[in-house]
Amino acid sequence: MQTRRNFSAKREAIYKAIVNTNIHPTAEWVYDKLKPEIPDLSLGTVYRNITVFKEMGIVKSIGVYNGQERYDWDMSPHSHFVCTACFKITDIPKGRNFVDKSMYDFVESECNSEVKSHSINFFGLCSNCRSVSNLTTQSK
Amino acid sequence: MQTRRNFSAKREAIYKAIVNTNIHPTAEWVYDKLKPEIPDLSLGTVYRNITVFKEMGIVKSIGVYNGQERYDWDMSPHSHFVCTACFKITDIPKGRNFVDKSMYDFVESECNSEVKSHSINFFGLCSNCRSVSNLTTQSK
DNA sequence: TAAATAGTCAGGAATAGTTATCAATTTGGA
DNA sequence: TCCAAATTGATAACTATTCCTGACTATTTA
Repeated sequence: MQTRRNFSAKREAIYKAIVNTNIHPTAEWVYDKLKPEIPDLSLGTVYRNITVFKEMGIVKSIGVYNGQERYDWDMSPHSHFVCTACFKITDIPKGRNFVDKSMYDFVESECNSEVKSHSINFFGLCSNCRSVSNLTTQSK
Repeated sequence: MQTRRNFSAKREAIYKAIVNTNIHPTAEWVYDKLKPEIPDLSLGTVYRNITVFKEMGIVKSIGVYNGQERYDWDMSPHSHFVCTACFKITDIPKGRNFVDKSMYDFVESECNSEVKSHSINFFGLCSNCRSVSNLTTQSK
């Protein structure tokens, strides 16, 4: 009988660290977070396990920002807001369909392709960075 | 009198290489393309000049795919289709507004942020990679 | 014209994020 | 218990990008 393979303790910890945050972390953030409680954790293990999660379809990449890949445990379709100053990434509440099936059809026919997914990102300043830029009065 | 500063020969060549293609090239592609005609060109020069173009607002980054940043000379808002097999990037013809101002308002109020731009990407297999995957009959 | 100065440019070294290698250890099943 | 497969830490390797430093070019001054 095919038994479900359990996660190793470290794999479990890495997965939980990702699931228990909504900051869309980097691999390094996960490493830094777990290192105190798991002193013999190595950064390579974090990268290796994130790759495993992606292959399993329980974690996805939402892009590279500021040189580091960001991950998301929420596999349901939703959009993100990316702050271009501090690179904080915020989920945009669902309930608004920016893109529907007819747009997939449009892209498929225009590009003669097979569309499987899409992503929508909004860029700008988060509330925090906005007030900072107000303080400094720099019209960047 | 403030005269318009001309591009250096190399800067000019780099810019022309980007403008004269619609493949949304990487820095390395530009380097490989120009190297035969400009033997003493260095890859660092390509990166540096692309940064200049971005600051001037005549070239933009459209994201990092397969570990390499992709650039676009077309500054007008439009979406892209990205092949997840060969990473070919195709412009999606304009004339379809996926996102309008009301959506910016929605995101701004939901995230308490200041939205300045957005990007929409569609992912899937391009016509070429689609036929390849048909041949191998792999239901990957 | 020549010297002094300032600004621009480019090659190559250095850096940072990520991946690959490998020996050692752990795990799960028979 | 035994074995094969999976997992791991340490570290080297790799690759995209940035930084450093010297060379070059234009400008100013006399």
